[in-house]
Amino acid sequence: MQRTQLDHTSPIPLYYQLKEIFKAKIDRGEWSPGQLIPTENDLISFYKVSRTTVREAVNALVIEGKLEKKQGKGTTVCREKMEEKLGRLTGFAEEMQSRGLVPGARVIETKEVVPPDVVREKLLPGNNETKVLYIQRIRLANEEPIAIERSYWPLEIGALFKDYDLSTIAFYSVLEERGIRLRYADENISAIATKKSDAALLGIETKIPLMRMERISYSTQGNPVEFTITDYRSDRYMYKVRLQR
Amino acid sequence: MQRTQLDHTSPIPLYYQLKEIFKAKIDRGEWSPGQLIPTENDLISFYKVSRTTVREAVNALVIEGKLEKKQGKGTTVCREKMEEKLGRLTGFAEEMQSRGLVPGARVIETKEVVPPDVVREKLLPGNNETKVLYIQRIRLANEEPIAIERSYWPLEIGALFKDYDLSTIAFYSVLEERGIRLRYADENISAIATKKSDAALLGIETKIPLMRMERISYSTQGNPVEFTITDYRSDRYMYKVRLQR
DNA sequence: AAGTGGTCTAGACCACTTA
DNA sequence: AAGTGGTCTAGACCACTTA
Repeated sequence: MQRTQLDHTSPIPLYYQLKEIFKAKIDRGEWSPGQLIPTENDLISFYKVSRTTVREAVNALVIEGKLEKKQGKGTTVCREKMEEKLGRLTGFAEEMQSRGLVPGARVIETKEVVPPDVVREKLLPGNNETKVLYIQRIRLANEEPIAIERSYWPLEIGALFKDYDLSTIAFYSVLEERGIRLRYADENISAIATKKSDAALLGIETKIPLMRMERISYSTQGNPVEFTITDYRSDRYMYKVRLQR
Repeated sequence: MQRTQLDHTSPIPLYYQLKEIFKAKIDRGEWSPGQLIPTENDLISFYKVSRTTVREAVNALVIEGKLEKKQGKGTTVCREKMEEKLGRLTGFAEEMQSRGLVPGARVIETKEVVPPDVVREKLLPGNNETKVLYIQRIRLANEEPIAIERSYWPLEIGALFKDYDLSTIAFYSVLEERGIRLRYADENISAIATKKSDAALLGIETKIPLMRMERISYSTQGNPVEFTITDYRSDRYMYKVRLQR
């Protein structure tokens, strides 16, 4: 086919032209998934280029995950790869909904407090004596207790919540409505033994440990927005994350 | 320096040896961030290798994000990106080193097994009766037991490990040496109660729960490479991750 | 034994940057 | 004009897979 030939007069590198030709063949299905593509020697003589050029084109597609090479066997077209859903920053409600569960909350306590040192350091770097808003809730999925959530918010952030029902509020949605957009959050995850009081709140036995998630969220301006400690029952909850190499 | 010279008799490719030498120079700060490294011609005459070999080594580090090339100007060491440190796919050894600890391992058991259904489904989708390599180790940080690691590998992957000491091996480095590059891993994290036998292996009391991390890693071709369950003592280990909104 | 991709050499001409 | 990395050639020997 004329249109799949190389243009030696073009300023576009030959290996790049070749790579695009190969990619088109894959997309059109001319080279189909699982099938062996022509050998390096075939490609060299057909396109009249050197081995280096063929290998540069093929290797670029290997890095893109479209081709797979096996020494001694040959090069095959990769079977389609699974979708990549990344570890996104979401709230409890959003997460439960994505798992097909109905999220809920039962409020235990709300008050302004002088935060523990470890919280103040992260949430109010610089400031010393300021109070913060403290909210303790039981988080529910399909009416069942799943976690104990203790969150700390700078007062100017907490003020945004005062017109909302804390048993149904989705904090992150309220923040976005008010123009505070989250950029990222750092999380520390560990396991802890279950205290009798927490076991009672969750309706479990103390022999079931808790998974503790500490989260500090930052706005797009780089300011800390929230410090939250959530203790999940390990018999009902698993934390999922995808890591990139 | 003698130890940074190439071994032409080794079965390890020259470009890979060169890449490791360059990486060490970057880590030691001999080549510092923002600084130009020697030109291709300098490297060719110093190491007595061809241009192809130098370029293969340098390009591998460009892909890893450690070096940056600019036509006409030269090649520089990338300035460190803070955000890349968290949420990256790393092995235990790499992670402990980044925390300033000396990683180690004590091998408990190695054998070929028919994997549990849950492992087979993930590691060998499609296949039914195949065996896999099973390795159980105690992971150490500064000689202290930190976790129990149980890993399953397809036999063709496991075969790559047979010339290595399992008490010092860094699996991911070996895979990369053999041309298997990891793209991402899915992890499930939960808390579990500590069994007496596991408490004994780790030298802790059963009242300290374990943090369980299940990891499935995938290669750039999209094939499952590893299924590993690691149970960490919760009094010595915390899992850190950064989430993006 | 034959065929595959993996590694490596020595050399050439080019585009881009800086002096 | 001189120096940098970018592209490309022709060839060699090797390790691995399959017949």
